[in-house]
Amino acid sequence: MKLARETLSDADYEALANLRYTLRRFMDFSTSAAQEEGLPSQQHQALLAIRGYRGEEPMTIGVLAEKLLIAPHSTSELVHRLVLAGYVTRRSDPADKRRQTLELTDRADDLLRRLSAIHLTEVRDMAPRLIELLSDLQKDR
Amino acid sequence: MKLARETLSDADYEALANLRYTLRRFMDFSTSAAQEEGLPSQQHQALLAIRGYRGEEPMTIGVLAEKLLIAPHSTSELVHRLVLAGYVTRRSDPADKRRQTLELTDRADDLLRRLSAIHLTEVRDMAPRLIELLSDLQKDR
DNA sequence: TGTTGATATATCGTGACACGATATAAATCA
DNA sequence: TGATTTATATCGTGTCACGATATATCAACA
Repeated sequence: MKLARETLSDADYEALANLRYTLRRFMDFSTSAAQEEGLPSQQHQALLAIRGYRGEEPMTIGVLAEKLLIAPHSTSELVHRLVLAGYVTRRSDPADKRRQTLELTDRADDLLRRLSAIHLTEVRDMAPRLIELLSDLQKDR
Repeated sequence: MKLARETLSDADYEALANLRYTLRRFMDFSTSAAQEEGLPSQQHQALLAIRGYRGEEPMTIGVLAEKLLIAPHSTSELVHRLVLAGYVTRRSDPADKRRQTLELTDRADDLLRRLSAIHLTEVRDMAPRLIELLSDLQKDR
């Protein structure tokens, strides 16, 4: 079993704080970009999770909950908001009527394409800095 | 000026979704760890930002706001909760009485040491996977 | 020096979102 | 078939950030 050191250096705290700061800047960029399109950040992440999903099973509330790491009943509420906003269609799965299969609307697809394009650019911009921070944290000082 | 491609491949969406999923898992780990200590995640991040700060200026509400990427008045509320919980002391800066200088209490320092130790372990565990995802996204396909 | 504008922080009302507790319907199993 | 599990939904609650606004202090300058 791997033991955590008892003492942490100032540099350790600084490195962790810098990592968080970098992650926050990305999240802040992302949230702002989505807000400019009138889309709350969680709804954006839900759309991306649906669009980027490559599983065997159909995309359902339960699968989405796993991807978003939130409870199924919270996902149900989130999907409800997405359906109201016209971004997702929800249909009872004939193979298992308890399940609701989810699909993006054309409008959501357009919106997500725009957002994903600028996100790709931003990620590529941020990646080198983030990789360096992570590499530094790998070292045991 | 750099143009975003008009079309995005399924693989692009998948890569972005996977990146988000990895980041969410880290945030979920972090939030859970803090919650187990009875500390809301934002308060944890505030403590880390204060502890990891290496600036010339003293740590104040305004500086903390910059680090957390939230508005100063939101930071004021957050610090208020931290003071109530006994994690931070707030003092009027003699050099500029508008400013409030912030310091961690011993209790916060202990708590943050425990949390940071397990975070270091978790970051080191997550880093290789994250670096790979980021490297993949660097490629223009 | 007194006035004016900028800066730093605080307060209050509002909205998004996740959760716990609970409910219902459908599937599965004994 | 009855009991249990699974999938989703609903309702009330708490956290947290924000916009609008307020107050105190500092800075610039006529």
